[in-house]
Amino acid sequence: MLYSKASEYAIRAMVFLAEQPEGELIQLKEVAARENIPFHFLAKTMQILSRRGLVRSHRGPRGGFCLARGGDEITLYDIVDPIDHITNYDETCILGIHPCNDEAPCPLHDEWKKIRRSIRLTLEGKSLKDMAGRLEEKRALLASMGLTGE
Amino acid sequence: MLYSKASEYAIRAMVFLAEQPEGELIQLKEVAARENIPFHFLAKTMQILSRRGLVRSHRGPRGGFCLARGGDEITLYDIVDPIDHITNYDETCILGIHPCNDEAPCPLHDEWKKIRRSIRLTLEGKSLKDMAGRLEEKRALLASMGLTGE
DNA sequence: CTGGTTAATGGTATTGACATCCTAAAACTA
DNA sequence: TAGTTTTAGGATGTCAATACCATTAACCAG
Repeated sequence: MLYSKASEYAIRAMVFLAEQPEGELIQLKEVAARENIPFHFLAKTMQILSRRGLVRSHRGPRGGFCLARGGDEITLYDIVDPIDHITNYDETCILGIHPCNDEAPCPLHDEWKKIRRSIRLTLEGKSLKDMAGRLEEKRALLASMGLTGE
Repeated sequence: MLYSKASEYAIRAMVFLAEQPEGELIQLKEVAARENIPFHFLAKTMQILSRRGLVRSHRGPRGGFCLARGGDEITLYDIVDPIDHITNYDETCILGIHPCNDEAPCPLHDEWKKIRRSIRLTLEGKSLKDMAGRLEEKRALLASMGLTGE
C-alpha cells in the first residue's frame, strides 16, 4: 500500500542488521530465518541496497552483510526509494490523468501532494536506530500475549 | 497506490455521470469510450456501486446508469470504500508485523495512523460535484497544450 | 402479445505484473 | 582444492487487472 513487499522485507532485514554488533557480518540465511522472509527474494532485494552502498557484502564462508554506516545514518527513505522509486510519486496523478502538476492539477492534486509530502517526511525522519528498540518492545509484548507477529 | 485501479476508474466514471443532466441514463459503453476505461472491467465495478445504492441502473434499449443522489451528496470515500474496503486499513501494519494497534504499535504506527486519517478525511471531503468542474478545467488546459491526458 | 434487440448482470477465462523460487557462476576461506 | 555464501538471471507461482460469454431484464416493432 505505502510501499512494496520487497521494501517491507528490506526494512525488517535492515533493522535486524542494525541490532547486531557493529561491523559484524550476518548471513542472509539467518536474517531470512529470524524475520521469516523468503530467502531468495530477500537476496535479490539486498543486492539493490548493496549496489546503493547502504550495506557491505562479503562472499564465502563467514561472509554476509553488515550496514555500511551507522544505524542512525540510514533512514527508511534511503531503503524504500531505490527499491520502489518513490521519487517520482510527484508526477503521478491519482486519477490517472497525466501529467499532473501545479500547472495542470487534478482536483485532488493539492491534497495528495500534502499527503505525499508527509509520507516522505515520515520515511526520512525514521532511522534504523529509531526503529530497532521499539520493534523489539512490540515483539516482546506480542510474545507475552501468545502471538507470533506474523 | 492510494487505491486500486478499479477505484480510479470508478471515480472517473462517477465524475462523468455527475457531469450529465440530472437523472439522464448514460450507457457504460459511452462512459468507457469517453473516459478511456476498459469496458468489461468498468461494468463489473459499477455493479458494486449499483448494489451499494450509489447509482441507479436500467437495462434494455435506452438503459444505462445515473447517480442515485446529487453529485454533492456522494464523496470519493463513498466510492472507494466498497471497492477497496479501506475501512480496515487501521489494523494493517506497515511492517507486516500483525497485529498493529495502539496497544501493540510498530515504530511507525502513530505516524502511519495520522497519514491514514488524512487520506480518509481527504476522500470524505471531496464530493463528485467538487471534482466535476475542476477536472474539466484540467482537461481543457491539457488539450490546449496538445496533450491527451492519458 | 410476441419475438427480437439492447443493455446490465454475474460467472468464468485470460493476461500481466509482481512475488517467489531455483540454478549456476563468482568470490572467498580454510 | 573443497565448501560456503553472495551475485545474477531465468523459471515458476500467485493475485489483481482485464477480457469474454451466457443469462436476465427491459424495451420496441410487428
